[in-house]
Amino acid sequence: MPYRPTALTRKNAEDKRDGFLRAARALVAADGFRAATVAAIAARCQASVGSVYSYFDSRDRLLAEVFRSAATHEIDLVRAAVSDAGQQASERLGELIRIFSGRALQGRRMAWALLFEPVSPVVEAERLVYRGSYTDIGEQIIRDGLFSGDFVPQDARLASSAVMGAVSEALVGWIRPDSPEPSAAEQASVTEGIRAFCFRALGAAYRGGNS
Amino acid sequence: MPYRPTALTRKNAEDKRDGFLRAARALVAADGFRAATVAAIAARCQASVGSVYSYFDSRDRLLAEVFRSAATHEIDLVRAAVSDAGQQASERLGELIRIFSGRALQGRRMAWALLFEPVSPVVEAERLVYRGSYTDIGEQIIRDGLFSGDFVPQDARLASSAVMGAVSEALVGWIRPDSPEPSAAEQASVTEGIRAFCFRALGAAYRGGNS
DNA sequence: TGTTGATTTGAACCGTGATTCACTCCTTGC
DNA sequence: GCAAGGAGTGAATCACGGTTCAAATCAACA
Repeated sequence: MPYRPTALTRKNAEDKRDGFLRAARALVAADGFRAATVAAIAARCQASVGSVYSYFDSRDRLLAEVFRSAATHEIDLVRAAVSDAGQQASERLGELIRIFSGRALQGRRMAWALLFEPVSPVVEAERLVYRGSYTDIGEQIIRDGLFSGDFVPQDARLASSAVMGAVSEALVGWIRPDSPEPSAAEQASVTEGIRAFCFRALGAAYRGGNS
Repeated sequence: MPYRPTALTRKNAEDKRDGFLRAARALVAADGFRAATVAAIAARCQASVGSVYSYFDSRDRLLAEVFRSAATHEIDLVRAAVSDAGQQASERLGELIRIFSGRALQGRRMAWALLFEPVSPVVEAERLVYRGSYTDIGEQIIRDGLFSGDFVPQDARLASSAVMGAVSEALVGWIRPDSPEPSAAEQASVTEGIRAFCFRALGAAYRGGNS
């Protein structure tokens, strides 16, 4: 019985798998999912096309995994920014909008890939849960705000959807691949503008710069 | 010189061309752009695949034309509903939201195709101007409302984008191809909910059922 | 070093649907 | 009737990337 399989070849294999994921992610961040062809991913790891298939069932699954990990990271950041239960609901929703918008305007390519780029149904399924997560977070905050009287009575789910839609649509013009990079002033202005819009919509007192 | 080209063969040709457009439109309305393959379009006219190409440069251009005509029709309806300059701005924006939302919830398949279905870049370009038209109409109404004091001071362009985003996102769950058909009550509820949301966002007085 | 099986390689293959084009069928004007 | 082109036909071709797989290579053990 030569070649005992289990060794630190395990570790090697995982590293390799991870390398493909990293490579794909870099390609997506640079030029979207479209650019992450199997050939390009392999090339970036100095590996062959075929070897990708010893670690992943299909390109779709690979990309879905890339999507999930990138999306999870974004969601975690937002969740962290929003988690301080001591804060007013309006404050927390303001943070949600700021972080979401700021991250998108910073990593524009990736934001576009996660939010808008046409993708295969398998990846689209991931996007659905990703968008759903944001809406869930918003919904919970709005529910809290409704309870505390920070917000005017309304359907929390609908309001959260509308907020996410308003934010996305306000941003899409700035993160579309062929759009010019917005200046810092423009970034601040769109973020604050959309925040004010949403605060009014929820019936929250809008107290200028923060809170 | 036999066969003088110009005759009422012109008329025939235009009818045929129109037939292809009609067929494509029907296919799109039933199952989206994806379903409007050249073969399907030709079959629906009892014509051959090749004949499509004597009337159109490419499938993309044909579909772009279908998109444009369907979109123009939608835009015209909204424009008409919104054109009464005597009305309050809030009233007019309410009509915009009602017509847009009502049309989408009625012709769900077509609305999904026009708003959300992944399409080729050539068709996507049409979608860009389509969405832009709605935002333009909204912007003008908001500008009027700003001038008359109906709305709270704000960036009209940003507000209009946000309104369109809020409406779209509130609707997408209901018009996605695999979603169940909403009841009349649900339709009314989502439409009114989103209208109330937008009215508050703009700082308009919300006077319940209408106006 | 030889043996065994895990791993890698990349050219060939495949599925899909748009596009082409050599051929046939018509219509018109003489 | 018949010549000259326009129009219609649909099987063959093309484009494109994902996927496969037989052969080559490599790592571990005796």
